[in-house]
Amino acid sequence: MSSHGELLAAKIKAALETLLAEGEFAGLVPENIPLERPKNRDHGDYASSIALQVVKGSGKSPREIAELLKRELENLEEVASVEIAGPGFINITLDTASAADVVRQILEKGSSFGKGAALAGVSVNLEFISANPTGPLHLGHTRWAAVGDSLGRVLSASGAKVTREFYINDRGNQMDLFGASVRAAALGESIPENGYQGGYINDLAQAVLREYPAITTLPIDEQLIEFRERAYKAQLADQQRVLELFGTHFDTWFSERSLHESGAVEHGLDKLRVQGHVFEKDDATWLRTTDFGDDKDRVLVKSGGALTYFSSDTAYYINKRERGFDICIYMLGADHHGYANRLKAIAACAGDDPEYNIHVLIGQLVKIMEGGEEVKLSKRAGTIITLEDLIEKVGVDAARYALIRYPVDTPMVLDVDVLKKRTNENPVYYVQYAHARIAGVLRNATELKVAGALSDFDPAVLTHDRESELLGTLAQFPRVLQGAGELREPHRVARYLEELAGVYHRFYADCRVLPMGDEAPSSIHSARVNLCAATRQVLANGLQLLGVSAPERM
RNA sequence: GCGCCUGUAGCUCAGUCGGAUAGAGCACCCGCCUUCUAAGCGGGUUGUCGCAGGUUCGAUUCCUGCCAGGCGCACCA
Repeated sequence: MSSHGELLAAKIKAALETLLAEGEFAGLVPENIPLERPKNRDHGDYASSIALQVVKGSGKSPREIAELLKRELENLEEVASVEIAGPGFINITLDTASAADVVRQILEKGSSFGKGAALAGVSVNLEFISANPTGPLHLGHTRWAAVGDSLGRVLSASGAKVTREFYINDRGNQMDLFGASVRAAALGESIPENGYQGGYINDLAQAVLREYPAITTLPIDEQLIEFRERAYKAQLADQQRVLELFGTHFDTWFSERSLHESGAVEHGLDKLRVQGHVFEKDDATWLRTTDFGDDKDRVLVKSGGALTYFSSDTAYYINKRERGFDICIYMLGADHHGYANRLKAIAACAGDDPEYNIHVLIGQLVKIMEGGEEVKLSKRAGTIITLEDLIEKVGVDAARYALIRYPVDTPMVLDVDVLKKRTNENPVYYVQYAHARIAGVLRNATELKVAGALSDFDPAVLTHDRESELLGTLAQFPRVLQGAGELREPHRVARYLEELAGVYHRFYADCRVLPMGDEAPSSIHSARVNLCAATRQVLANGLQLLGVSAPERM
């Protein structure tokens, strides 16, 4: 919450305690004082419904209590006026100069304005995408590529130490099938049953042949291994290349194989045994996840002695915790939502708090429209849309922004035709345009020699309705950012930026920033230039959190 | 059958801690560029917030049931 909000909430709380002590009324003071930025400008800069809440058993009416609080609040230097409305809402209007102080704060803090410390000292492991290295990243991965990256930025801005991690599923039958498919393509043989196909398999096959022409002379089992390993390496490198192109950087690429090779799986099993949730049945080894809300127990070691994929999951979680992560965030697609409970159960079985140490986000699926109809994805028919295709079609900024601006539990439709448009239908441009527009004004201000230094800033002259609206919106940024971090919802940042851009555009339409003609620059011009600079800074800070560029010109 | 998600304007969707007249874009109509970027701004029209109960001074928001749609319920990876 902004500093004014904190100040007012604290003041109300103190006033209530005083009134209670003086016996003005009976009751309890709530821990959190409700304080909101009213939607309606007539309701002031801040509004509180506190009087309606403490009224029960107090022996007074809400309006009477509001009246008592009003007297206290009016004494504050930062407060211009206090009105009581309706059943007992307290509407507070800030003093102009005080409201404009946010401009000074923004310009002094610069790119760090908005950041908080709610997660200071907390180490977070953010795992997302985690695709098989058996093909290009496709539409199903794009949502997390954007949202996961942005969430990482948002959590960092709340003070957390964030590690973005990509779990490479490089072990198991699928890898062998992948290798065999590439080999078959290289030799012109038919693809094995349920194997991988598509142009990229042929490309990989040709690449392997170029790299190692003698591969076909090896014994067949060695060939299969060589094809698998070389194709794996090439495909992984391709995923990494595309993600960097998309602006999504991972700190750790964690191989499932390495988990087995390092003995982490055995170690994980030992740890779970110690915790007492492992049992043997039907010649297999199980984890009793039903102790913690899963709908059935899960097999760790199959009756033949082979390890299940689930055993990797458990070992991986334990490994993460032993690497020092306090919170492990998993971002899964809706088609894997059944995993949420068992992942939480893993944490509980390992002796952790599933409400704190592990957090599973479920993202609903993304559909894509082009030419007015849904593009049906089918690997068999070869109509897979890759992340790279999407970037080529609409660009990184439009793609990232569109993917981030919706909450992940909403199924979303990406309309390629809309994302190519440069209109309000495509909000990324609306926000970026506001930034570019301000950048232009600031360039002109320098040319016209308008005093734009903070020392020339007189906050008291910003009295226009559009100005106070803009000031109020700017002041909300830290709170929005905090909420986005707490709720793991980066879309809130995008929605806020749209609102801020709208407020700025309206300000711009109504308030002339620079001197006209041969008019001499005055304090109002300086104040507005500073207001513009502050707005530009907040737009830039927000766009940075989304991984979207903030252009100087458009 | 069980579980998760969704249901808000004609369309696509916002709406954390319950608040005062439920918002935005698109679509439709009408205005605004001889001075700071019109990728913009203003005005007009649009709602049983899926349905029914409950809690509350107050419910789109919380609880229960129902209806509709999406997705899952492996000793697969």
